[in-house]
Amino acid sequence: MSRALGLKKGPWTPKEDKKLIAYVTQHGHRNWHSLPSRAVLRRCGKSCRLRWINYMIPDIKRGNFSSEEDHNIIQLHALLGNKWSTIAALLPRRTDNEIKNHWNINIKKRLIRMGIDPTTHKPKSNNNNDNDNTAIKHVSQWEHVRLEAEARSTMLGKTQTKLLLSSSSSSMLSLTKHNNAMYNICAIMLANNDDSFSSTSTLSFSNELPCLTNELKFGEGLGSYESVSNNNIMETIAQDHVYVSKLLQGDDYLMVALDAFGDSFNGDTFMDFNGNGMYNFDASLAFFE
DNA sequence: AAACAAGCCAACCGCCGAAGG
DNA sequence: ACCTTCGGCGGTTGGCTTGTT
Repeated sequence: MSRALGLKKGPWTPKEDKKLIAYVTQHGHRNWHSLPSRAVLRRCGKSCRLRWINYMIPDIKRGNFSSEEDHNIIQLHALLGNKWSTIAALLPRRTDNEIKNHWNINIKKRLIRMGIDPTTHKPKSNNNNDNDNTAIKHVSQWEHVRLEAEARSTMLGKTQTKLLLSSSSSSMLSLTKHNNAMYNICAIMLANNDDSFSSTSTLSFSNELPCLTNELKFGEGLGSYESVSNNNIMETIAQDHVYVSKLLQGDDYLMVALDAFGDSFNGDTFMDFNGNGMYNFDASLAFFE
């Protein structure tokens, strides 16, 4: 189709970039399909969109990833799987394409070298039977969290309604994105409470989530979620950790949640593989100082 | 210096879901 | 209810760069 219309493919020239920037800056990009003809570009709308998103958006960050970014990507991938757009939304100024490339080229290989399965985020075993189902598992786990968050949102009414309910709509975010990630992870943990909220629902509810305000901050590297004001976060999480420890065996949701923080769970300790070698530490101490 | 391999990344492709007619 | 269009996503690839023999 594109060839039939004489549309250009391949790398963008500086001239084309200029045209695209000039047009989008002046008119916005409400309709990518019609943009090429309006901007006098021999490209398809998709190509223009991709070029804009990945390279033209102002303030976009290019170049090497920091070790902190690497670690955050690993944590988020453990939780979300190959949801690159969602991961990108949680990493300021990085694009999904760049994160995806970085994962495939660098992080994935590094994990493999370290004997970690990049898909499951667990030490590699000889049994590969689980691998086929892992991607599906990630999706269902995330979907479970999303539904859980939505249900909670409804349950909690108007006081806490703006959660990360959509993986792609950043406009819904009112809290910081990092806080939403944290919130969802808490939702995973609490979803495993035995107390049922509704007899007709497959979801289960505990009394309440940790107070989700801007007191939660995502800081530097592992164990960086911290409580910085007087609320029940630390207490709740500390309790959850004890509670979690009891539930861990065979509990996939918790494994994912814990993987997202500690990368791999082994008994009562977490093993970190953030590139500085492997070591053990206590989860509660590591996460919340 | 040349040939080949591996690494890397920008861009394309195909699919899916939402929106609108 | 069905069809079409469009935006968005994740997987994949083509080609350039860098490293190795």
